[in-house]
Amino acid sequence: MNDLSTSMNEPFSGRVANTTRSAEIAKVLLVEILRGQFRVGERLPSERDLAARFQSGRGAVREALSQIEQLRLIVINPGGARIKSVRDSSIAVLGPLLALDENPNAMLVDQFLETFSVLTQLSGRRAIVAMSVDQQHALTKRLEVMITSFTSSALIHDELHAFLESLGEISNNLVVRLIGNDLKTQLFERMIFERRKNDLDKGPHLRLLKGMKDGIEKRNGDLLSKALEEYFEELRVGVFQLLDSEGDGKSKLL
Amino acid sequence: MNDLSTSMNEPFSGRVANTTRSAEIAKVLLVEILRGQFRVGERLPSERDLAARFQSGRGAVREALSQIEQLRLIVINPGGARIKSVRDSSIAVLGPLLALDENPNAMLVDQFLETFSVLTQLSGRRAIVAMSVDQQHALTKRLEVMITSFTSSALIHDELHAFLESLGEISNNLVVRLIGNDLKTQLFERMIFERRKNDLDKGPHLRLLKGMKDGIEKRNGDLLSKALEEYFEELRVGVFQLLDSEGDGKSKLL
DNA sequence: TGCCCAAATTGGTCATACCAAAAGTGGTCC
DNA sequence: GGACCACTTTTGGTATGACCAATTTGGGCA
Repeated sequence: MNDLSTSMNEPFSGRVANTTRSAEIAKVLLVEILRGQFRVGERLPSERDLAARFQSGRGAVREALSQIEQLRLIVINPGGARIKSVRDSSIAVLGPLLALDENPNAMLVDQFLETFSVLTQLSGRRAIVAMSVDQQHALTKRLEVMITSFTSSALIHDELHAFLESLGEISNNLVVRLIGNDLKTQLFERMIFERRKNDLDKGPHLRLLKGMKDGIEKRNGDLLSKALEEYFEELRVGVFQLLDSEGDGKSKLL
Repeated sequence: MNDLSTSMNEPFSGRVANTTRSAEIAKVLLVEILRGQFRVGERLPSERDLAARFQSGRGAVREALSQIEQLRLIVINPGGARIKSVRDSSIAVLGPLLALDENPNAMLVDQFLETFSVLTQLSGRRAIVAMSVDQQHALTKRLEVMITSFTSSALIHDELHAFLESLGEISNNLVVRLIGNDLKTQLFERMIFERRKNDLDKGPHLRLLKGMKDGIEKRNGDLLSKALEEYFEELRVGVFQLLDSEGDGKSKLL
């Protein structure tokens, strides 16, 4: 249970870290905290001890702890840094939480998709009422192109993503956008979408595209929302089954 | 445009800072960035310059910049720290964003409430399907008590908040919970709810309580969601009118 | 004019030192 | 024996100074 933080200390390669020492330390400590190696309320080792353990300066350790504190996983005050409950922390821990095991927790991914679905629906509804007629036509056209020139599932995925981005842009809800930023950075750092690309066949995609086209043409938020909801629903089922079968029954509830 | 960071340097009072130097610096820089005093892509002053400006050590400045970088408002590289777009940052900037002016931006608060509404509805729906019969009875009873012993609007607000917390607890969606944590900490730091307490009369509250009771008794997620949606809708209207009239027409779009 | 190299700048990191607040320790008093 | 209090140690908060590596900058050369 000592340093050996990462495999960074390759003796031969002159490879530069490309990441700061504090980020490395924060990552290691973060994983240890999320794995529950400290009880809530327990004191973290002192900065000096941590510096000794990681063979680094106290400044680097302080920066690392400061970052973890921003996640609301610990509170630092004179006397020591104490562990807080993951349940009270920031959404920014979602990424590290998903990356704890080689296979991301199926239930957590499911909850993520469910939440993402709801926020996307909100974006869509707002976009419906906010879009200009020009935008309406442009969006419709894009959907038509996607529907007709429907080739591979992977290709459509990128276009679909871009389309949803456009909806978010039009909807103009900064709060949703910021939350979306967090969720995406949490997931894109780890790679979970890759395996998703090929999971769904054309059916759900086509239904989604047509449903969105219908909703946008009629300026009907309910239609658009419903199409998104059903798409994400199918996506969730597929992803959950995949992950749940991979995961060896460990449903590490938090 | 110099130091005078806060009014902390009161000459007489022996008042301790109660906050770290890095947090102060981060706060000042954060406000300057959010106010748009730096263009996107522009370089921030060097750590040494900032240390000189704030009359502090470089370590404190580094911690502050590290915190701001976690918000994804800047990127720090050898050569300098560069400004990024607020639109790509973290939800954690919402609080500072709302606190920029003495009166929080009406549109932003409205977007917040809209988002919060959607997430709360999701929590409610999940809770409906997840709750045990015991929980169902307990929740119903709590609502009945709140409905009958309905006194002041302010009092009911706290109980209502606790009730929604319970729903979130039962719904057991960690992602939503974490997002909720962020949203709450963003808003509770600043005080916006205070003025809200007295804005709504009994009508909306009663409708919400009865609607939730109906939905929970019948295990009908749609009913519960609808009650929440309508409540937040009325809340949004009231808050928006209040803030929009206070704000002197400055709809600082981001 | 455009390319290239050297100098200055900048972040990354460490070591050391000092202070104030908290935590831990032990003794005293009831 | 237990509660309270003063003292010592530990711990975070901060500043200074120094060195390295990478970037940026600016000037000189082709």
